[in-house]
Parts: sequence; structure tokens; C-alpha cells
Amino acid sequence: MKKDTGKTRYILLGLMSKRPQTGYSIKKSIENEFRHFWQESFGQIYPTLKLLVEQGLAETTETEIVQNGRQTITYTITEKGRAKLKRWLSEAPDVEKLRYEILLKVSFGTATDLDTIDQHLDAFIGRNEKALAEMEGFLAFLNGLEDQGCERLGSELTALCGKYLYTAMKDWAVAAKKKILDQKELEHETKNT
Amino acid sequence: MKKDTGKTRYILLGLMSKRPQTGYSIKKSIENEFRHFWQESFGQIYPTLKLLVEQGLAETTETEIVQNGRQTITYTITEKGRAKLKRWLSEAPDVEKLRYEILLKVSFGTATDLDTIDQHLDAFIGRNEKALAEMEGFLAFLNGLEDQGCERLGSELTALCGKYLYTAMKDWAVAAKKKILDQKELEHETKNT
DNA sequence: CGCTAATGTATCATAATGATATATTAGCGC
DNA sequence: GCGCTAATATATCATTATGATACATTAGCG
Repeated sequence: MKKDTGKTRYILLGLMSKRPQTGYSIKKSIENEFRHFWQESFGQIYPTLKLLVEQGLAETTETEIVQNGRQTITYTITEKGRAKLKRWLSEAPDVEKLRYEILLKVSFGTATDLDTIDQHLDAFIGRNEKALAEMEGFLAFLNGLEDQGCERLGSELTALCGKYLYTAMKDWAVAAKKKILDQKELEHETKNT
Repeated sequence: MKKDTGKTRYILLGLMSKRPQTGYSIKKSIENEFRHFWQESFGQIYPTLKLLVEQGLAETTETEIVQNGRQTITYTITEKGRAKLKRWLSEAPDVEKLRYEILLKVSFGTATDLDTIDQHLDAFIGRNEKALAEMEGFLAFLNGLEDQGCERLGSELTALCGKYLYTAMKDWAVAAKKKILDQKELEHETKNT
């Protein structure tokens, strides 16, 4: 494991730049705030954390063991780590990578399983509506805060992206259902003539 | 390599269900049609192709070697393969996985590098506008076709998804730039009072 | 007191990426 | 017809990422 090209270390450094973190708190933060556009597994987080310490980009603080009798390892970013983060921040971000399994099924299923695809789209719409509601709730919560600082701005912008994304995907699925209905009617007509 | 949970084999089967494929043609098809929402590497495609044959889901046709003197291996889906594909098609698709590096930078950079983030957003807008134009071109091409069959529908729906997606991301980035400008003005005011 | 959920660290088999190696052919300019 | 680049084609490998699992403690609930 060399970790010279992966992004994992930067998300760890980014989270540590806000406050010291444990492996677990990093995982939870990603699940809570970044879930919509990024994911990391424990299998990446813990080894990378060790590597960051090796490379002097993070440090484990004195309270390594025992907090309420429970083993916790708290990691803090170093100045070298902050510099590394800043350098990465200034580089042009990579093109995004998506894996939408539903689009695969739409592509391969419209020839043979129109009804199934229609059902998948229904579920997809539901899921996106739910996520959209969550995003809007979170945005409302942020607007209610008095603090108008920079950390708030980051949260607002990423949540806003979620809002745009979920809206678009929901709207697409509704449009797709309409097209599928048209196709079904077309097939029906062809049969009856 | 067991390939019992991965999705690679299904995209291979899906493409083979339309017509026989070589590893290379599969890679190109994914790059051309699915690039926006799915990607596969040669490192996955070739080993998986061999596995599909092992499992009786695909066959290599007689013309294994030599086509214009060049080695090509053509794979054809079997009935067992079609059944496997159909079963997968009927299962609820997994939740999509995205990796938008720019959102990471937005989240970590708004506290310290507002100008840099603004530049990243400009590039992001440009890239999404370009992709959007491509999608619209492709949709216009599809509408010009006489064939109104099912394979066309699949292409149309996936391209339409690209259109919705790229539009949303572009719109988000424009909105984000506005919010960043507001924040800058806020900071400026604070300094001057 | 026992149950479940949450906090916490850790590893491993499987899966996926990106780079690279190898070889042939097609087309282009000169 | 010679060299150049791009496209076609197969293949492997080191690195990176995922998902499942193991283990242990604590908090809260009935």
C-alpha cells in the first residue's frame, strides 16, 4: 500500500483540518455529510490514517488509549499535513466517476422488460424524493443558524448540490416513465393493426 | 477472482445481448454510450470475459483467431447468459455510487481558498456545458432516426439522464459561484467596518 | 438483567482502476 | 515506400477501493 495517487488521504486531511478525528468519527462524518457524492470504507480509512502518521501529515495525540475506558486513537493534522491539503486543493479536480446501476438496467432492459424497468423507476423516484426532502431540511437548518462563517458555506454548497442532483434524477425518472408509456402504447397499436 | 458480487459481468452480458462483442468493442461501447454513468477497465473486462465462458454464460465463436491477420476473440452470449441477465434485470438496482472530487474541494476549500474554488467551478461549468451539448446532439440524432424500436429507447433514456444530470450540475455550479461572491462581499464589509 | 444500538479499531477477500506491455493494421504526409 | 501516428486488439499487474466480518466496550431501554 503506497497511497500516492488515491484521494482517501485528502478527505482524511480535510476532515482533520476542521477538528481532530478518530477513524470512526471520519467514517461517520463521510456518511453524514458526504454520502451523496463520496464514500470511504474502514478498510481504507484505518490503514491510510497510519500512513499519514508515517509521512508526518498527522499525529496521534497523547490520549491514545482510554476515553471512558474505551480504546480511541485521535488523529490531529500537522502543519505539513495542512500544506499538503492546500496543495491538493489548488489542483484541478479529477473528472467525477459515477456508477448508476439503474441506468445499466434501463439500457439493457427496455428491449425486453419494460414493466420491470418501470417499477425500478418508481423506486428510484421514491428514493430521490426522500433524499431531496432530507437535503431541503438540512438547508433550512443551515439557514436558521446565526453563524454565517466559512464552514457553513461549505456545508451549504454541498447540500445545494445534492438538492440539484436529486431533483434532476427524480425529474429524469418521471420523464423516462412517460417515454416508456409512449413506447408501450406504440407497441399496442402495432399489434392491433 | 470469483466475480460473484461485481456488476462487470452484467454489463458484458448486456452488451453481448445486443450483438457479439470483443473485449475491445465492449470497452469502446462503454466509453461511447455509458461513460456518463459507468466505467470499466480492461483489467476487469478481459478476466471477466474468460470467467463468463468458464461459467457457460458466453462462448467464443469459431473465428477465434485472425481477422485481417489480427488476433480477435469474439464472444457470444448463451441462453444461460441471457437467463442470468434477465434475472439480474429484475432485481432492484443498488444505490448509485458517486465520486465528485470537486465537492470535496468545495467542502474543504471554502474556509481558506475561496478564489481557487471559484476557478474550479468555472472549469466545472465549462466541462458540464460541453457534455450537455454532446448529449443534446446525440438526442437530436436519435430523433432523426426512423427506427423507433426498443434499442433506440434505451439510448434515448440514458442520454436524457445525461442531459438532466449535466444541466443540474452546471446550474448548481453557477448558484455556488453566486454564494461564494456573496461570502466574499460579506468578508469585505466586515473588514471595512 | 438481558437486549440492542452505538462507538471504536482492525483485517481480508473480492472488486476496480490506471498504467503499461505487446503486436498488427490503417491512413497520412513526404 | 518510408516513417509517423492513431486505432484495433489482448493481456497483466501494482495500486486503490469495497464490503463483510471480527472483536470489544458502553449507553440506553424495558
